[in-house]
Amino acid sequence: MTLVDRTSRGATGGPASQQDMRRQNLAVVLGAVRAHSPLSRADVAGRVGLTRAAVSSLVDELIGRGALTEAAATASGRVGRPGRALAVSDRGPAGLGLEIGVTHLGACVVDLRGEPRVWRRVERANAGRPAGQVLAEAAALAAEAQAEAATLGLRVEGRVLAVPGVVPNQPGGLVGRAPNLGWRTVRIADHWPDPDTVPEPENEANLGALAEYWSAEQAVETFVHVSAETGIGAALVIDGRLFRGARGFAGELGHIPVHPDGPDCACGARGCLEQYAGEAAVLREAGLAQHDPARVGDAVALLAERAGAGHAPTLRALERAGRALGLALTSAVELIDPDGLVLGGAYAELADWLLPSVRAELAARVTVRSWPPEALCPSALGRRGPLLGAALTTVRRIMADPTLLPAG
Amino acid sequence: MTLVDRTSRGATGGPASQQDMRRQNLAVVLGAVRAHSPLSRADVAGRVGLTRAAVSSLVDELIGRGALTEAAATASGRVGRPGRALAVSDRGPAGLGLEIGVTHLGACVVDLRGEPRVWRRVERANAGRPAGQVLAEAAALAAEAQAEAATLGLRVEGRVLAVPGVVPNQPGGLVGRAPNLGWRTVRIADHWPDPDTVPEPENEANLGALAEYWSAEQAVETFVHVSAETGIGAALVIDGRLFRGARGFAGELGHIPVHPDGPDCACGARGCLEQYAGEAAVLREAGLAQHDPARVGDAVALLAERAGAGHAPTLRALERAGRALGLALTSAVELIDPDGLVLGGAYAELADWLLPSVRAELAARVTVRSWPPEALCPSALGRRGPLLGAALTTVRRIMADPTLLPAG
DNA sequence: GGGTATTTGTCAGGGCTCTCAACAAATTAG
DNA sequence: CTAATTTGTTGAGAGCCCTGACAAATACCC
Repeated sequence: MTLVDRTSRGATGGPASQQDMRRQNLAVVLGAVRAHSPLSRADVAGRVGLTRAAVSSLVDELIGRGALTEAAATASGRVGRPGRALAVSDRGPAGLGLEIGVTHLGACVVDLRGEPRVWRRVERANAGRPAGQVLAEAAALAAEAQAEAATLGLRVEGRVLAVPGVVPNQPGGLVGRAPNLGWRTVRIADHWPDPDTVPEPENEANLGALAEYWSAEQAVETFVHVSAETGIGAALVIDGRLFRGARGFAGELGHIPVHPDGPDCACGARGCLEQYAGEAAVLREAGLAQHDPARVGDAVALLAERAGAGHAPTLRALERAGRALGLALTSAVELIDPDGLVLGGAYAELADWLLPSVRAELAARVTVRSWPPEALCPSALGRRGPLLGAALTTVRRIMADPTLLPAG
Repeated sequence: MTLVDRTSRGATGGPASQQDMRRQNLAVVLGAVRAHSPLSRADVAGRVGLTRAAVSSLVDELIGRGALTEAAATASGRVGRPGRALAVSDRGPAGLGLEIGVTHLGACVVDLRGEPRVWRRVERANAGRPAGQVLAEAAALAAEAQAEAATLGLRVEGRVLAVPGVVPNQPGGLVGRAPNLGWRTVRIADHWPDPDTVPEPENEANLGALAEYWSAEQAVETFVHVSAETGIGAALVIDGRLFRGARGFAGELGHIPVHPDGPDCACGARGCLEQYAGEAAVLREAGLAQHDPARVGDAVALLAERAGAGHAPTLRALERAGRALGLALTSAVELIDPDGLVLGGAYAELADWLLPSVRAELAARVTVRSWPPEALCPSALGRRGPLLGAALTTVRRIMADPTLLPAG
């Protein structure tokens, strides 16, 4: 019940109040303007099915809260009094996103329209450093980003931190385990300099998937977003909401059995996807095994470089990984029947060499329904996804409940 | 947007009205009484967070619509005026369920409490018969059941028909394909004698899963319900709602690749689960291949009989099927992280021999999280699930929106 | 250029539904 | 039998949306 739709259960649970009604209608109006701006009050009314009077009241409130702005009158060319164009504000509430990666820190500020307005990224070797140090630097970067946003007229209304680790379902701002950073149950608030700006942590892969969903041209409501950072994980977006599973372990693609009698996996099972498409396995197969495990980003770049140069063992390794990935994704498609599959994280950068074999495997195995090859695509956002998703989380929340904003 | 929560999208779509608020609060009150009856108005108010005045008004309406009844005063023993006990009515609105199986027809009527009050099942060899004939007989059975329900004071408010076939996502009362019946795109309304009592078709496996969910003591909100009738299918219940997938093909467990290089499957792929745990495969492996494919029910009974008698090839075949099933379910658990796995349909009847190997496979392969063996269990309802689920669909709808009932 | 038609945004009145506060009814405790 | 307690109902009030009316602002037409 903390972040990104952990409030999904609410609907059937409690009673509805007039405030809930108002909240929803504010969100509906705001959403309509976001999706189809510029729109006049009358346009909104006609589109969402409220009266002009009601929309007027709702728009007034949204303007008061800084979510909407009134632009100049539009020269529509049509007969009748011209409507005053409404647009989602680009100068008021904003979301701050932070990211702690193995080799970098990131911060960004996104306005209510979803546009990134401030973007900072600094290289830092964070693996193994004390969490307090890393978080202090992240806080400094956050402060800089927020200050820069302020010069643009943006007011940060929420802060979310993308981390490459497990974030338990419970609230409390805990990061359970982040092996690549060497973290183990870190409570963000305990190390954050300013108690007023403590961000909420969230898993970076989940945020990457949500960013993809949130910034897509036409929203695909149900898709699987695969990313390989530490292990191989998949974020499941189902009907537009992140699905975490009953205990928060959904999307463990890496331990799907691909070849039941295959090599032993660290998890105790055999033939897991990770043994074929995990970073270590691909490096080994490509003959590049002796690699410093802390410098993850480099390994991917190295693979891409070798593959681009036509290095045969690397190409073979990636082709093999792609086939295994295709097998695991076949299971996902058969089970979930998603609208799309997105390759994110490291896979996005290796997509040129992975896609053919993944697609071939899917084409050969998914036969019950039609499975268009375009339904599998590399992430449009690439590495920027998690940070963008972190910032968009706040925006998304506000769009879903504009009363979170202080009344004007 | 027709049956069983095809209306899930609604929340974010349209604006909320006062009627929606009333609807939800009626549902909340009705749900509270259902879950904890007997409850007084004051109890309900305290439990759901509405005032006694509001609850009083809501209860009056629910009584007027026949959903609630007022029992005699309870001798509570506590000080103060005793509350009047409320209970979900057992004499008013009811749901009619129908089922067309390969070897039988079924009808039942369930009251608002969810209790089956009328239950009819007749043996009929339906495979290959004209759909019109079968549906005419089903209609007759439905009429009988409804008449019997009327003598109990029950008024049928909705009709749902469980069919062993594909039911497309669109409305219109179509059955796409039902191979075991030999049906191909049948429009129920075209063959139903009385246009006033045409039932809505729904896939029997989905209904079985919903019945399991709906009649469980403590509701498990996210689970996978496996059933093997024609092929091997899984119904996914996610956060209490049936998940159909983007195109309605979710849960195709039967074509998950279990052994990627295994035998060819009719679907065009290789090593699908169906080649190991499908009925035909198990019969073949058990040395019972020469079996009339139309008489499906008998095959399962035959297997159970042989296994019970200790027939070694049958036991081996079931053990092998269980291992393959465990492999496929490992993928499901890794991806979806459900709270439970339910073996329904034919698997429920063979659970004694399947469970050990399925559990062993899951225990060996699902290691990232804890996976309690009890989370895998045979269906509590067995063969009765689909019919019960068909009838409960109407009840469930009414519970979610009591204004569907005519006002008193 | 002026009148008319058309569309927009707002306002007042009314209905619905909840909350709050008060009260009669029904019971237990003493 | 009285006091205390709890229940269910009632009336006043607030919030929100809808209806209908109206001023404002534009295009069209003569």
